[in-house]
Amino acid sequence: MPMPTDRRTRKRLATRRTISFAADRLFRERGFDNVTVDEIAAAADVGRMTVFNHFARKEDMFFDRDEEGRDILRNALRQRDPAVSPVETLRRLAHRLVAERVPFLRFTDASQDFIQTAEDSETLKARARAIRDELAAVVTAALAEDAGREADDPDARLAAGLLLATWTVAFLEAHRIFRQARDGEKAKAALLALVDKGSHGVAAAMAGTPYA
Amino acid sequence: MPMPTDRRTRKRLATRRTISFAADRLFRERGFDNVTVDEIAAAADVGRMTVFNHFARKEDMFFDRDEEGRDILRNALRQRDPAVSPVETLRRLAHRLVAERVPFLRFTDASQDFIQTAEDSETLKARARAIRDELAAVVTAALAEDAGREADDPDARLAAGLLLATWTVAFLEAHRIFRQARDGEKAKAALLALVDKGSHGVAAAMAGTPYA
DNA sequence: ACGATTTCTATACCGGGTACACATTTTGCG
DNA sequence: CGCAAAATGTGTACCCGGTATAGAAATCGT
Repeated sequence: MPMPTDRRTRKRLATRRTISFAADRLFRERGFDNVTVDEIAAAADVGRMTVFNHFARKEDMFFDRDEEGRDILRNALRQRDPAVSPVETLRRLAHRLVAERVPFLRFTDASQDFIQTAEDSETLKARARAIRDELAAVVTAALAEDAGREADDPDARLAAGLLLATWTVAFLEAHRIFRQARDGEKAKAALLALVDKGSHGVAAAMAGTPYA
Repeated sequence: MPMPTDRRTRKRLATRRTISFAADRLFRERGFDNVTVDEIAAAADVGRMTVFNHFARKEDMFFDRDEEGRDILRNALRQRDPAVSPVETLRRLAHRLVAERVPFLRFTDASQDFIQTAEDSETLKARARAIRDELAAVVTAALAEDAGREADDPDARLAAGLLLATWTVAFLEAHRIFRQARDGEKAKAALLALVDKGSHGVAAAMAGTPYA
């Protein structure tokens, strides 16, 4: 991430970070729904409109790096080994990401606090669902492109929907286990077991298509 | 649905219907997001607070009969033929519902207007996602109960998640086809083809569990 | 150094939703 | 019947997220 030479964008990024930090601190302290945008603005020492200038929705201050997920999935499919099917590529990606202890899959107390904060807010759960829908659209497009089919190919939609459902269930189950047992390895094992089960099912559903 | 003898509840249901009708008409005329609760109250000739007394959320005036879906799924699993697996039971349920031209699966211009209104509103799409989550929870619980496992059995969660994803993709794809081709039979065929594909995948994923 | 562009900010507003208080209606019961 | 209790309808006032707009201040290119 290169430091921009521009003073303007440098300052802009600075205030954005200030707002983001203030918001994160308040969210963790008191829960997402018990923090108002005015309080965040005050804590960051900026005007209320400045907050909305940087973040269209209040939830965007919480889910900040949601574009990374899109890029990871897209790139994994773009750069896949032609000998490995798309579904299998994504299954292996999940294993790799868990091994690399990527954010969200770290299973430490700190990262789980973050997830717990999200689970405790109806607003954030709604936003998480919307983000998953966007991810499904990305996967659909990437799969269709990979197979040289139309962007809205029904099979691609089904595969993407099944995969997202698998990852969601696996992720939440792993979180549940970690919260209860405080055992990161156990959580990861459960996550990967569910991903493998789901991937196997998706492959079966996609038999006869280019996606399996 | 027996007519309640109670005058109180009879009146209550009457005003509820009045509100619901007024809301539906306005939603169809101008789209969900272009109708305010005040306008609905005025159209139904009741106070604003009365509206919120009957419908906790504005979206609830649109998605009214969402409890029926829950009951249908629960009952289908409770009364299933022991010789037919849960997943196969639900696959056959889908076929039966389509054949019975149940609401939502009628594929007539009128019912598709309803769906289109929902598709055109970000608010309603969000609510639809939430309802699907609740349905997944119901299916999870019903599957687990059927198998005599704990209510939060991870396999049941995965099966429910995969099934809901399948139905959602199939439903939306059928809607898309109907909107484009105005051919109800073609839409139904596409829906059932995707349900069959998805169900086959779920069965594969659930191999070795009581759900397949 | 100056005009154009961008960022920040205040003010005013909209709309969904809640809290609360109060009137009215209905019901159950002595 | 008559009356207390419970439930329903409704007005008022408020909170909060989000938008529109217009102006002030900082930054940039030349």
